[in-house]
Amino acid sequence: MPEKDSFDLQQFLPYLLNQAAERSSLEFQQVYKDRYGMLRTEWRVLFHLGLYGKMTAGGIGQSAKMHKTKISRAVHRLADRRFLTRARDEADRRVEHLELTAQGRKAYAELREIAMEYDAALTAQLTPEENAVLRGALRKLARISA
Amino acid sequence: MPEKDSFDLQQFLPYLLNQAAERSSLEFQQVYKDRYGMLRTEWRVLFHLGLYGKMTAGGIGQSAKMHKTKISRAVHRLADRRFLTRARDEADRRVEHLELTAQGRKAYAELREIAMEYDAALTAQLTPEENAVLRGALRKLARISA
DNA sequence: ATGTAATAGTTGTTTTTGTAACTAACAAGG
DNA sequence: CCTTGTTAGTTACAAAAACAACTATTACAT
Repeated sequence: MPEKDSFDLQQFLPYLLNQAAERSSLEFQQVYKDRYGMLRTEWRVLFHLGLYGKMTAGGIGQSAKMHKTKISRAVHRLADRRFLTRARDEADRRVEHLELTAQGRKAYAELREIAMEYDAALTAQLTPEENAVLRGALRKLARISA
Repeated sequence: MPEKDSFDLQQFLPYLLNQAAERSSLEFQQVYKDRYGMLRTEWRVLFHLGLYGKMTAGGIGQSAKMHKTKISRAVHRLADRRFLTRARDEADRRVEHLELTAQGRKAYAELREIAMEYDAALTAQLTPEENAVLRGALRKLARISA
């Protein structure tokens, strides 16, 4: 494939980011998909609840930068499968507090283990310097504060 | 948001990659979407043809790691809008050679300009070291050779 | 009070994607 | 030649995502 002009697609950051993100997402997706028939939206909700405890749909949306309709549907599916419970806030009856059930926590614990192993496998492909710089740079680009 | 266990979602590489990729894709997408009503699959095809000249659908698929059905549909839409022409290979009548029209090349040139500016804006958010290491690491993770 | 706006979340409809099955053309062994 | 297998690309159908319009509730200014 001869290059014809000065632009290099393989160095174009959005393109590179997508290639890397797609590859790693797809590989990790196999786990929660095969194991629990879960979608990416669903594991994201599950992980937020598993990690931070009780949250509202809106809170998850802010943190995960997911649209509220995606969350609404993911919450529905997770509730159907008894992975979480929903409780209306009595002070403000618009908001719902979501919380994992025992079953949900079990799934989370299991997936978290696998996530950590998978992350370690990715990490192992890079040098320590690359790992540190990579994560920092990604956070800047994603504008994640903490 | 108090942390409850040792796992850190904000450091989990597939998650970080997705956040960064989504953000940058979305921003750049506005350009080709607003300007040409183009989808991401379409600009990828356009960029490949603009950059490498005549290619087949299969060749683009290999390089962009896109499924052939996505390419097939993107090529259709681009052909409908007269951005590219399709020519059967006479030696092997299964393959089609795709090539940008004048109009396609014009769109490519314009989008390439914007892509370079956008890449420069992203690059400016990072230190030179971060830029070098980031791109290298992403290529490793995406398993892009060259 | 009461009309207007804002917020939390849901639902409906349209696009886009994923998956699998398909057609057409070639290749290679008997 | 014919069967069997492979490859390029398309099409059909199902799953998921995007987008807009909606309900219910609260906030807030008159």
